[in-house]
Amino acid sequence: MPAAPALGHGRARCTTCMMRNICMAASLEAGEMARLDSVVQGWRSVRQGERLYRAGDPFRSLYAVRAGSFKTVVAPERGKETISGFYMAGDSIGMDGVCKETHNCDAIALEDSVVCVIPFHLLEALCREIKPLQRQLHKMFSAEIVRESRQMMLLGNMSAEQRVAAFLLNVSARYRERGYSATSFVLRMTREDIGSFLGVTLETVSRTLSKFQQEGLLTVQGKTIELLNLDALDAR
Amino acid sequence: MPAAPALGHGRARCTTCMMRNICMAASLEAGEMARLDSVVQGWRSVRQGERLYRAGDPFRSLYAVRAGSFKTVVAPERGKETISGFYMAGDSIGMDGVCKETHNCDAIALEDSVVCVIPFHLLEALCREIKPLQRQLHKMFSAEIVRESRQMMLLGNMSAEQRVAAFLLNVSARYRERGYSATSFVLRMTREDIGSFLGVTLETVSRTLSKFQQEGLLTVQGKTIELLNLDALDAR
DNA sequence: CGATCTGTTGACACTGCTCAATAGGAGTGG
DNA sequence: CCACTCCTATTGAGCAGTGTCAACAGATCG
Repeated sequence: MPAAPALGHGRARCTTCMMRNICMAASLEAGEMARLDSVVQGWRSVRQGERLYRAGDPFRSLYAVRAGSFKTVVAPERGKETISGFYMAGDSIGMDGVCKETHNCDAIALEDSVVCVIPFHLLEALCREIKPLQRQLHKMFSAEIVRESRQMMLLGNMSAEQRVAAFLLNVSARYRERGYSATSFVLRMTREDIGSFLGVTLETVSRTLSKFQQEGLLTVQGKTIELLNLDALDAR
Repeated sequence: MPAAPALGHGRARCTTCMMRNICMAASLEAGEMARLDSVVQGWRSVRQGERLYRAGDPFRSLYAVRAGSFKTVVAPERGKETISGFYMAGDSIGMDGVCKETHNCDAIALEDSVVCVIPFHLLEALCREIKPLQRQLHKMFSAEIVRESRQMMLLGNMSAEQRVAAFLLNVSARYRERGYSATSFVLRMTREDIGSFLGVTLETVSRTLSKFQQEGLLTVQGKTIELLNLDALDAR
């Protein structure tokens, strides 16, 4: 059956969402949050490996990750595709689509995931009424710019070891923000994904992790990581 | 004399500005453009080598480059500083400052330049009233995100030759957009700046330009470039 | 017109890529 | 539940593209 995208029709309930403090709803008062709720079209489930959207698709909505995680993949006309970001619950994706009203990358679920669908024209309308929401949206745009310029620094200047260390610390910090362990977690992406994101080969990622393990900075077992010495990683 | 920043006090006159079609005013009607004019605080001159703002400065305004050009420099706690972008007349800078209300990089004039100063809280207020302006601001944010993700692709995947070729073609296209020659121009930045932006050393930039010249793709004389074969450059 | 900054070119070293072989894990169907 | 397959990860060896260091030339600016 060529099913329509699975959309939840229950109300989004930002007010009870675990992610409300790091999501679009951050800094809104209860009444405002309810109005944001009302423009959220619903939820959409995306199975592992499925695409939430593809490069070239018309842009209509932003998506807030409610559960699960995604990677975004940019594919140039010629040349290899590259992973431009990893996103977990509480992050928003799709902002790259605004400027040409067309998505600029593929968003692929790294595990079975759920997103809130936020039609952009409704969000814009609401931002014209609710100043804190407008400010929050602008901050989210800006934060994405800053995140990317950090990544550019990483890609332009840092050694393979530094890149892997920075990546692990970044993942660690994001788990911590979300209330999970900062030192013990399971990576949802492959070595190839990590390598693509960091601008190195998957072999280099693997070797570097092994080396860090030998040096006692962490333990690796496949996708399971335990960080043993955050400071030493940071000193790379 | 510890002069206050040089602010022009004449009205900004978007309506007569050469850059109105690629700037924030793009897609506005005359009446709307006049209202944008009214929130532009004025002009500020920045001499070559001077900073428009520094990382850590409180964020208050966006800046539209009216004449001249800038580079933005990100300096991490540890490690080398990196050039994250080059901006010419018609481009806007400062959007990285919104998310933490603090500028995230230094913006340095590559030549004597003039910018329009646009206080952000006034711009936001106007965006709540003028839908096309709101949309344009969102597009500018998004375009910056897309530009950076292209740069990440370049830094992550491409060889030194490809990076230099892509850089030249990008500069070329931007001159063309602005009505200047796409094949003959003067670079305003040093080899070191280019290298930093492209994630290679200045020597590699220099060598690559020499190689392209030997192959008949272009001629170089210091900062003066003439592109002889855009297609061949693109084929790198 | 000297001092300093910027650009060019060469020689060499080293990081990280390529290619290759092997092992471990996850999912599938009998 | 096991056997099979496919995907992912690990590790090794050799090489190539860039970085590093150095010398010099050419611009630019006071």
